[in-house]
Amino acid sequence: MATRAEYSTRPRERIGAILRGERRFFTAADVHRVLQSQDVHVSLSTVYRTLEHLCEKNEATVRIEQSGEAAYMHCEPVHHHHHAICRKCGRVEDVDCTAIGQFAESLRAQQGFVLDGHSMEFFGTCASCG
Amino acid sequence: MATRAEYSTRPRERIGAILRGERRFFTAADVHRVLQSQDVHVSLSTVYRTLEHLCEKNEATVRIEQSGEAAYMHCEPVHHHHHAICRKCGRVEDVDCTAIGQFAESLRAQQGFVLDGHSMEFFGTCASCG
DNA sequence: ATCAGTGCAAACCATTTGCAAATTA
DNA sequence: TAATTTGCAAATGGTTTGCACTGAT
Repeated sequence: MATRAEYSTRPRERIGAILRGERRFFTAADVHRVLQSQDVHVSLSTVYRTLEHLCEKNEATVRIEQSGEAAYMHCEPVHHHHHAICRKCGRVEDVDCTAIGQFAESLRAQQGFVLDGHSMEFFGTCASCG
Repeated sequence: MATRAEYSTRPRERIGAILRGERRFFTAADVHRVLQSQDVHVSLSTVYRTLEHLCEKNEATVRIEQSGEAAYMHCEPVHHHHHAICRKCGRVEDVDCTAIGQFAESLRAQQGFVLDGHSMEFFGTCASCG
């Protein structure tokens, strides 16, 4: 099976650097705005394609905001975890959920519901904003 | 403060009945499709406006799907809880989370993050689909 | 020389809105 | 009749796509 070649380009380097720069979620428009402020001209389409590309390479995660907009964050391929998002600065901290196993058990015992997936997000104020 | 009057109309009755009929999430298009299958002509705009209206009256909740589409479910104004969504039939069961208090405590102790909100969703197979 | 990546403009799609006509109270 | 609700069509806004061109290997 042919694995397609990967070109290293300016837009990709720039966008990757932006995501790696801050541990928070960026919408495509956010990224585009940052690029413009750096006088780097990259089309919005390319921003979308690059963000999607990063997700496929497991270098970013998506989150759908309440508005329906997609927001991307740089993300190392670590173990299963969740995010605590600071309402003030937007910074994201990882939270693990080792307790889910027990929870799944009681859910099945009590409601007969067999858990096979979950998504959780936490909001509040991070240590440096508190 | 003037509370505006509320008219009871055919579209509203029909849409309310559809939501109350099944404990699952419906997109506006879903509702519109059901209406059509019942030979009830209601415009998509009215469907959107009515769903929004139900949310304002706290008779429905919204959920943003992965695609970014909004989906609505009939929902009684109960205490804070979460949803367990069956991947097979889409039926939704309520799950409460009394353990969040302790969790918040440990999150603050360990990471200095002060929790003031969270969202969780669970996926799996419900008892009748199992 | 190839093939991947980009820009641009147009296409898409869910959702919203303006406004005149229809309905409810 | 006065106020609300609806339908329709047009506008929005985020995201995707077709295609010719640019750039990387």
